[in-house]
Amino acid sequence: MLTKEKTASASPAKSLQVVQSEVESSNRLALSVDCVIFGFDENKLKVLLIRSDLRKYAGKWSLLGDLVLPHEDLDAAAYRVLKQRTGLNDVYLEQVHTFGALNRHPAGRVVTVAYCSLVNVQHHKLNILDNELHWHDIQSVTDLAFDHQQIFEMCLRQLQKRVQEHPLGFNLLPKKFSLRDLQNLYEAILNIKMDRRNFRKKFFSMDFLIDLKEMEQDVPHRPGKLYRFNYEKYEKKKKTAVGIDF
Amino acid sequence: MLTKEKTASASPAKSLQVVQSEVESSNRLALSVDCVIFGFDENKLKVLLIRSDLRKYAGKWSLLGDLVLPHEDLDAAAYRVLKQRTGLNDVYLEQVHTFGALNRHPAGRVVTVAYCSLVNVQHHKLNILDNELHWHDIQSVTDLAFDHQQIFEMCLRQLQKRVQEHPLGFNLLPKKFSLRDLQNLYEAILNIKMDRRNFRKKFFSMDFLIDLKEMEQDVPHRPGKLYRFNYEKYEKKKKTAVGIDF
DNA sequence: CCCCCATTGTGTTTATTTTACACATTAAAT
DNA sequence: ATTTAATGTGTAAAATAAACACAATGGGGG
Repeated sequence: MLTKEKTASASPAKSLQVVQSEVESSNRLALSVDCVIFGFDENKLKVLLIRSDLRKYAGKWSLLGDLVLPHEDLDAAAYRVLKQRTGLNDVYLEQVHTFGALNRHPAGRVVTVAYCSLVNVQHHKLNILDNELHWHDIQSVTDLAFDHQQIFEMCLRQLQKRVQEHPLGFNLLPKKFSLRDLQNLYEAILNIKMDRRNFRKKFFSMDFLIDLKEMEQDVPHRPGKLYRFNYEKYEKKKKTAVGIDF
Repeated sequence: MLTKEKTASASPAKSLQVVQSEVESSNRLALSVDCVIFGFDENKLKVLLIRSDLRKYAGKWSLLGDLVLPHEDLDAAAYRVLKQRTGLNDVYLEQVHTFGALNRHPAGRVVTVAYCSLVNVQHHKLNILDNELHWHDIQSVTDLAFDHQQIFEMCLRQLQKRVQEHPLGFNLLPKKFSLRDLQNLYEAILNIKMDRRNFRKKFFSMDFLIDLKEMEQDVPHRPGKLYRFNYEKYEKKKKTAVGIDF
């Protein structure tokens, strides 16, 4: 068993057969992780998808996932999938929800733990060698394989909520960014328009942006200042607010 | 396997042996649910715990859980545990997080899905027949068996957050309650004191409370009005607020 | 070199929400 | 009738959020 599952992780394209032998023959249970990997490029929120390797879902896109190895922590499995697919190490990763509907996988009982991940698209563009692995505009994501549409939507909603409570968004931006970049990011994630002046005021008043004394380059208009996020300062004074707000 | 797991669910006290045979012999994986069941009584927030049946954790308290059956949905398993232990059917139940540390269960690899549940203590007081099943003041909960302390704390934090965003608290109260009851509940969950007048104003302005035109009975002072929560009205105009707030 | 363009950078006013705070009212108990 | 321990109510001040307009900058084109 152990060997087979390791094989599965080494060559994900074969995972169906492994799952089948693992699960179907004996009412047994398999555990997987699926990562909803978000990126931000050309002012659009993107998600990384791979072509499904199951005949049942031929042509459909699916999330990046793999079986959890017998002696592997859940988070470690998610990090492994991420590393395999993007080459990235230090990425934001958060468990979101576990999906265990009986019929969610055609090969048998596979319970999957969904993770939401945020990566900087610039940092790993070169690692997407596989032709069947692509960034998709989130607006265009429909009809994914398995229950992945449901998983994707839950992770997106979670991201939308989280990004308003914690400064996660910076994980999607390059280290240096302009306030316009930041606003574009929020508008893309939340799918709304915001007032530029109030947005600015909001972020400056939080006092977590460090002015890098640099300017944007190669823009066909007045260049904006560049900033980086002050994680240290944020860590020191995290929110502890209480207030009822249905 | 199937038979053994069914046995486990019927007599939870034997679950260790089952898990052991299920997991230890063959690097196999077991999946369980654990419920953090909250109640509210005597103006204190309570959690329902059972004495651990494992020698390793002799004397310690643990959450209510069980293995997920082979053909059972995750939520269904959590509902089953709840029904078994409290006799209650229609209770608030929400998945919170999945815990899969390698060493979390002494018998082998047991991944557990944690659920948070809110019940009305009045409605099922009589079902706690088992002597080893008790409501504990949340302040006094320390050193639970397994990783249950960690699970409990995560569920409590989640409850504290959720209760400020959605009207979950009403699940912990009787159908008829006074505003003082409601405030006591919030103060117990959030572990803070609130201004009585502002609390009142807040809830009245939301306009989700229905005045029952009844008064408290048997209080040694001016009795307060009784209300019930208007779930229908709330459902119609749920929150869709956006706003950045680190 | 000058003008045009697109976008940045900035401040004020108004409305809304939150906080702080005090006194009259009620029913039960004595 | 008085005491007691709560309930019920309003207002002013402070903080936050929303709406809104114009000057400044650098690039591009003539």
